[in-house]
Amino acid sequence: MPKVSQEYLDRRRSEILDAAIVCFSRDGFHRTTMKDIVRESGLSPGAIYNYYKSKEEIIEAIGARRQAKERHLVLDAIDKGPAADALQRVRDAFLDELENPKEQLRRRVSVQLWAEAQRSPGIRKIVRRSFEEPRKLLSEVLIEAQKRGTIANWTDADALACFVIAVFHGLVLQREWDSRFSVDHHKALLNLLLKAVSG
Amino acid sequence: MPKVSQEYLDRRRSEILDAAIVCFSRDGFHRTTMKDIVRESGLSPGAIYNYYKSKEEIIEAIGARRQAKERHLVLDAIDKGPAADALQRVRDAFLDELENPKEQLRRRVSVQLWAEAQRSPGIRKIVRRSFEEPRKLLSEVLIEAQKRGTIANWTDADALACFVIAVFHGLVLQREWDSRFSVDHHKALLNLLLKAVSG
Amino acid sequence: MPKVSQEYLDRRRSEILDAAIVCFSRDGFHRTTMKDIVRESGLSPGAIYNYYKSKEEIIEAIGARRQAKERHLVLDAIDKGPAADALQRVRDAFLDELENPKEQLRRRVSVQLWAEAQRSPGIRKIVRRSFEEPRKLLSEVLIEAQKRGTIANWTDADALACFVIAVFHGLVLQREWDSRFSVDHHKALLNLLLKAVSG
Amino acid sequence: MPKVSQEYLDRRRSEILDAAIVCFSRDGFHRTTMKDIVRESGLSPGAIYNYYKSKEEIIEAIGARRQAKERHLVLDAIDKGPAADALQRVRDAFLDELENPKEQLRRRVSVQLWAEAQRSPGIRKIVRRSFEEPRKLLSEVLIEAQKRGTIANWTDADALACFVIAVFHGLVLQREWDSRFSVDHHKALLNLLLKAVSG
DNA sequence: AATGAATGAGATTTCATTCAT
DNA sequence: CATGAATGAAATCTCATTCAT
Repeated sequence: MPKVSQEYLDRRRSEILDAAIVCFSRDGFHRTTMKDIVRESGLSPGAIYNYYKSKEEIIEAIGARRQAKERHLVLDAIDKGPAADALQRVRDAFLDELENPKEQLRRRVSVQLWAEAQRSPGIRKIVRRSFEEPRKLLSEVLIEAQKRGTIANWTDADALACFVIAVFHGLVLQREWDSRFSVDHHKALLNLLLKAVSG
Repeated sequence: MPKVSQEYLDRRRSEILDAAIVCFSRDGFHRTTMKDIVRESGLSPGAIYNYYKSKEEIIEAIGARRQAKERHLVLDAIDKGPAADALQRVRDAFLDELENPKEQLRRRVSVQLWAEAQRSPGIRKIVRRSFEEPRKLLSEVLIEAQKRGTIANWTDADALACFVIAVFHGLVLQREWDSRFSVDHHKALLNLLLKAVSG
Repeated sequence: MPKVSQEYLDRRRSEILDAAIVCFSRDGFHRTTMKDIVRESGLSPGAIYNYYKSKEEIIEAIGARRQAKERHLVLDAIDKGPAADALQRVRDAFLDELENPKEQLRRRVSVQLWAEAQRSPGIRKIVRRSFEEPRKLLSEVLIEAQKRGTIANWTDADALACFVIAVFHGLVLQREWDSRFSVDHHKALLNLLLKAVSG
Repeated sequence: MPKVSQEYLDRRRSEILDAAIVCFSRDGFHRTTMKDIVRESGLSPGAIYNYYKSKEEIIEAIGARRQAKERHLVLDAIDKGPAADALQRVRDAFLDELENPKEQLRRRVSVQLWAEAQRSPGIRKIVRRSFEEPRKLLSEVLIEAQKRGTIANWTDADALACFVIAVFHGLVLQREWDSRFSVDHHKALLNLLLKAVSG
């Protein structure tokens, strides 16, 4: 019964998720078999089940890791510079990340999470949080902007936050369908909108 | 049973898709078994396989029907009134349809189609068309508007069309996650944007 | 209720068997579906079931037709010339028929009948008769020859008949495996044997 | 269960084939269901599919094992005694083996393999080899006999080999149709023929 | 007699998960 | 902790046959 370090365990867990993401992004959740994940990870079935007690749990863990990451992406972007430009930084953080090849795999899995959320309460909860957290953080940024007078008081901060996220999610899909799709136009149009709502 | 009319056959095909949509929107493609569709449709397995030769083909047929429907939604909206308001009518046609309960089932299935498109070339083709056709039609509407001077010439009509669709798709997701989600805010913000790009 | 002639009915029955033979020789009994026979015959499923009440019955009918044909082949060959050469004529009738392309289809089906005979009592009965009848006829020819002194009395006529048939069946198989396989060598060796048993 | 020996795996594979042969010889390939093989083998469906990836592969494996066995039967018979009697020993090896009850099961399956060879290229290849190998080995034996002067030079060694095999295959069928069928008559007639071709 | 849509039992195969070693 | 052979429920699809028209 070789007791190993927590770090070791965490690394293993993470490796399994990485392998799973490669498989899921290639074949989807349901076409991916545990055998595929076994092959991709180089572990044995038994080993994987020592870390996650079901395939569903792996999917949920991927969702949870993703949600944590997005939270940090927003928080980091907000904290990294002057409050006046926070919104731009968040926007850029997300859009720039879309160019990252590894992120593209993960985004593919995100689209699948949207579909799975419809039938799995566990996944739904996580997907919702992935939306609600950035929504709230963006909302706060916008309210700050209103306080500073950068954005008109008559705008609904929450609605605007949702709108920005909607554009982002729509963009994720369009890049799935056409990988050459440019992010710049959406960026420009978002700018236009922000100018339109600026005091 | 002897030879029946083409109309009869078409109706059967359509009934099968309706039954499948009910199942798919409830449990997802992969959790839905052919047995579920059999039960929901009231037909026998063999009967269903006389009309569609695999579950995959049913999914594709749903996607194709949907894509045809969206095309008509856009075309009808454009043709229904003065060219000057065509864009508003298209926007309203889509957003209003979102309130339709049956449409909500179909929208759930659409989200699944986005996920399936990643692994199935057949579905990918259909999903892409569902994006490309409205994109093109909207683009033409916008170019007309530019000719009339309603929209500034410096805007990129295609990019704007994509942007509007992105907002719509994002909105579809947000309504999945919170069914009380109001469409009005996005409508207002879209209006703002259109004003910002008007000449 | 259009009463038609017996001749019409017989022709239909025969057409169905012909279509079935084409299918069976191509795909085997079990890989051939009734749908295949329907397509090949140009009839409808219902029509076919008016003439044969099961797929099994079609197989049996093919076996029965075949057995009748082989009986006639032997009888005709025996009657066609002087008794002294009857054996040669039977031998040639069978071997020459092997060159007939249509016969080749039917021979393929015969091999399948041998396999089916193992599990179906009905088919077994027919396949046995296909062996027993020529065996008996050949035996009689040989006994005649013994009476005439052409063949030694110490030979076992029945055993020799069986031997000749065994060679023929083995040859059928070898032609299946190599279509260029020549019949002549076996013919020559059979001749040698007959000479060896001649008084 | 952890890693087991190769020997263990080979034994399992062999057990599955044994169970399959029992089923196939009783009901034929197509009337035998995987469930039957499961029951007969005492394994689970999944276990069987760990060893063979389809029913067809099981059939092919049976054919391959059989072909290997026949090859050894011939080789062993040839090597077991003086070259002068090699042909007799091969003949006896095959004919004696026909009395073995287990062999009778396998022979039934062989007849089915002949039928399956018609539609399955994989099986056809194996069946052909089952004919070609003994043919070649017998041929070589006969050529040796010609060199020694035991068999006349004017005979075609290959044709004679094929002839002997044809007799054997025909005999296999006749024993299927009448289990009391005696092998001795064919043996005697073969002897006669060999004498006839002896120098 | 003919049609062909419908039936539904049943076949093959898959795959998430377990547990003896 | 790791292994990987085994499990077996369940999924998709087939196809001989029927019968209302």
